[in-house]
Amino acid sequence: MVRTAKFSDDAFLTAAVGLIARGGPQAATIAAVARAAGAPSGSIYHRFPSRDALVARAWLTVHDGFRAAVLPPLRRGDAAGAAAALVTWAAAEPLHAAFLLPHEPEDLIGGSPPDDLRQAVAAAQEALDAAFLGFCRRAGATAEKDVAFWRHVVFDAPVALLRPYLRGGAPLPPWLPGLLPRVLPPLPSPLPDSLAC
Amino acid sequence: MVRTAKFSDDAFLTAAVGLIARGGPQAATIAAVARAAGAPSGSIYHRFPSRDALVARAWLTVHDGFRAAVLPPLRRGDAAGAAAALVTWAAAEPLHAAFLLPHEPEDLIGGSPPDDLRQAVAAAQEALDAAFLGFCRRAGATAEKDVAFWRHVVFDAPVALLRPYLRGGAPLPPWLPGLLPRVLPPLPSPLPDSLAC
DNA sequence: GGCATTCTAGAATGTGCATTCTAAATGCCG
DNA sequence: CGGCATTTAGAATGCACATTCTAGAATGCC
Repeated sequence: MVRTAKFSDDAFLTAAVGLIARGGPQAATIAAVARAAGAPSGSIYHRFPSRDALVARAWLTVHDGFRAAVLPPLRRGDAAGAAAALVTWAAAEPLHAAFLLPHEPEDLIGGSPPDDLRQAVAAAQEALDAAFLGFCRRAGATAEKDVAFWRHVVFDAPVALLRPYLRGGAPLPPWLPGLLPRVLPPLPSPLPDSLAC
Repeated sequence: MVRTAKFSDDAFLTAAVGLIARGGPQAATIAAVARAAGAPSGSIYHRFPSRDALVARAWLTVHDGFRAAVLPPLRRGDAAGAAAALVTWAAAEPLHAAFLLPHEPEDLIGGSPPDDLRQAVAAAQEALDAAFLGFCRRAGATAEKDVAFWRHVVFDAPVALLRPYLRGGAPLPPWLPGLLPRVLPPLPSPLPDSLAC
């Protein structure tokens, strides 16, 4: 190291997450990220090989936090707990939630991130999906239709509940977490511990 | 009229809907719409003043069909019926559903459609929202939280159920409509006819 | 202090796309 | 048949943005 960096990787990642949370994927232009971080646009390319790489790394960071919140209850076989954990995480990290939840990865990350990042994103998705499918298997849901039911309960219903309030990354209404149990269908009680993973 | 038109408005509107249904908002470039319709790109501008105007008119057309499906049960005070009608409409018109449901109008239509179209879009949204709020009032839901509950039941839960299958505009799995009652929370029975609108 | 290295700073380049422009073709009206 | 408004057809333009390039500045090591 010869010259100390004035801007950190994190400054750009945080700026990109905030811009996308507030303005959608196309709000994170290189110029906008640089402006938000107070840096010249060229500096970003000393840290990230491309815009796609920047956004992919931001996605990985945010998704890590999301997974850490949702995986434990899922592994315990507690679907309602996983749904609740998703909402709690979103309330605690509204910007992260507004970045991650309303967008498919392919809408955020363009066609050509570097191969290692593309694989890391796929691996992160598969890790979560594997845990979810493991839960389904232990819950006796094997038919496609039953897996779809649980996917809705654990992921899609909570995200749908949050969605109208995620735009802009504003704080969520305080009553929102309390609404989750009311919108979920009746569920069998959590699996016994013997089926935890 | 002196020369007969070889391409109709509808050809371009249909092409735009199909492209967005299959590839998202940014798939409907002027060149792509023209190619899909078999026309030169310039011809589009004899029909539509701008890309935003084209997409806005497509949105209005599709939204009309959507509203026609959902409004009657909503006016009858039948929330579960409205949710079911939404899913039935999506199954009957998968391309329209994949165009309309996963995207906010502002994600489809850029910043500057002509004023009349902007107002028409707002009016269409308000017509549906007014009917929905009327339903809420008659159902005794006045608190913001209660309105959010019904919005989830009528719109967000069905859309969330469809969402994973909408990408690409492929036909929906035949068992999907049957899953809707299983994912909705228990609801009070439909309002008596005396409260219909 | 001189120097290699890595950074900041922002201008230059190239690409993709919406929009506009020019030319040629078409078919109804008189 | 000939005039002409309207359309096809596609090339030219302009803009926004990702990426690259050039210049200069900072810092640790000798």
